[in-house]
Amino acid sequence: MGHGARRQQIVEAADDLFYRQGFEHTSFADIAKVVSISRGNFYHHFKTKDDILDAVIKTRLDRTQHMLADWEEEGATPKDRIKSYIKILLTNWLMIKSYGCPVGTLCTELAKLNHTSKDEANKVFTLFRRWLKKQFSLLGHSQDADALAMRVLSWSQGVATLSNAFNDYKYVKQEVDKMCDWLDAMSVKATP
Amino acid sequence: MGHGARRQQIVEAADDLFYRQGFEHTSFADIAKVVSISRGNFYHHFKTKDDILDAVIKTRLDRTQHMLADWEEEGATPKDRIKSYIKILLTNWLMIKSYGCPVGTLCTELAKLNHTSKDEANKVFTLFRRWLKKQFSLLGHSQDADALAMRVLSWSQGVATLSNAFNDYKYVKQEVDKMCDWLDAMSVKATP
DNA sequence: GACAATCTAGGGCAGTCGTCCTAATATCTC
DNA sequence: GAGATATTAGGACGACTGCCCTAGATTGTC
Repeated sequence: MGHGARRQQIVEAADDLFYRQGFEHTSFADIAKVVSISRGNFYHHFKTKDDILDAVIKTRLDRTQHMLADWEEEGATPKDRIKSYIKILLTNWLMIKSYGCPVGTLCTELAKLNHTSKDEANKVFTLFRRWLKKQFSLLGHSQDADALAMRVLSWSQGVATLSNAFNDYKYVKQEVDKMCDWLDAMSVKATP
Repeated sequence: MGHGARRQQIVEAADDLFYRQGFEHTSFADIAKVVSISRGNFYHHFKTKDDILDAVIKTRLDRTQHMLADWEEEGATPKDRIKSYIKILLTNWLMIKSYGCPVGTLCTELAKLNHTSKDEANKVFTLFRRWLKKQFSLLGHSQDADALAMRVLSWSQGVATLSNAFNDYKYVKQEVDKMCDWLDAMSVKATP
């Protein structure tokens, strides 16, 4: 096994399990089973469980940054880019309906645990927030760009939570359409 | 101690701790400390921890039903009543910013644990949903009353989640105002 | 005051948790 | 091939978990 490959393997398994089962409910034994190593072997790669969490958050931050950069490249207009974000609700529907939004649910859990890394986890939110703000600025809404970014974030968080509770795809689809319509109506105002 | 008073005392302590720390992170020892009884004494009141959870959910359902009935009585118009719901975000701001929405966070946690009682917990959402739907029907939006109820639910859930992450009262206040404005604008359309 | 029902404290149960140690194995470097 | 380094398995640790038992205290009823 190559340099740090096993470490990355552990982080990815932990990432998945933290999302699906929650951070606290996931034990070393759970991760070990997925990666097929012994429990006692963790200490060689990570000193504590919190270290694994930090590594997980770090990769999530990296992954998010890459995803946002990709959207920046792919989307022709800011509107298209914002829609890329909105549409995760549909692309990841199968996961979200069972486990909620990976960002929101981790932040909420760490907040309740009053965990040291909760601020670090919140940074994923901040990443989206800043990126959305930038897009809204480019759309001509520089004045209330941040408020609009928060609105989109909040909207998707709400839909994710209710989608998790009610397991209703049609509802999610409707909300995504509504968000896109709202976005379209807004950009018209900005470019008269 | 009167008939079932200790039991109710345990339920109330558990309710609070489940909210602030999460269900799984709360142990018998935690509850025992609050109620000032010994750990081993629980078995006399509840067979299992899940039984306590069920009792907690039950009282939450009851409390919610009473609250909705009160709003029904106090609010002169359906619009006022819906605003009663929206304004919990401000009344409970101090709790929400630290621990999120009690309904949403419990449902999310139980979903991740794939807990037997997760459907029961979701019923609290359903209670709000039906009540809001009724109010929107009375407002003259019987056709899309349920969709509007979901929208209000989702909106508040999103704001609660972000308020928990960013700890920003001004943002919550703004969103509450926007929701009220949105509500006012909507009811105008229904009563021309 | 006698008796039954209810409630209580304290501790033991087997299991799991995160952590840490040690000894053996694999891998790399020269 | 020798020696250093990296990785591994397995198990032990103390602490905690939910759960359960028992024996004593309290309360209520006649």
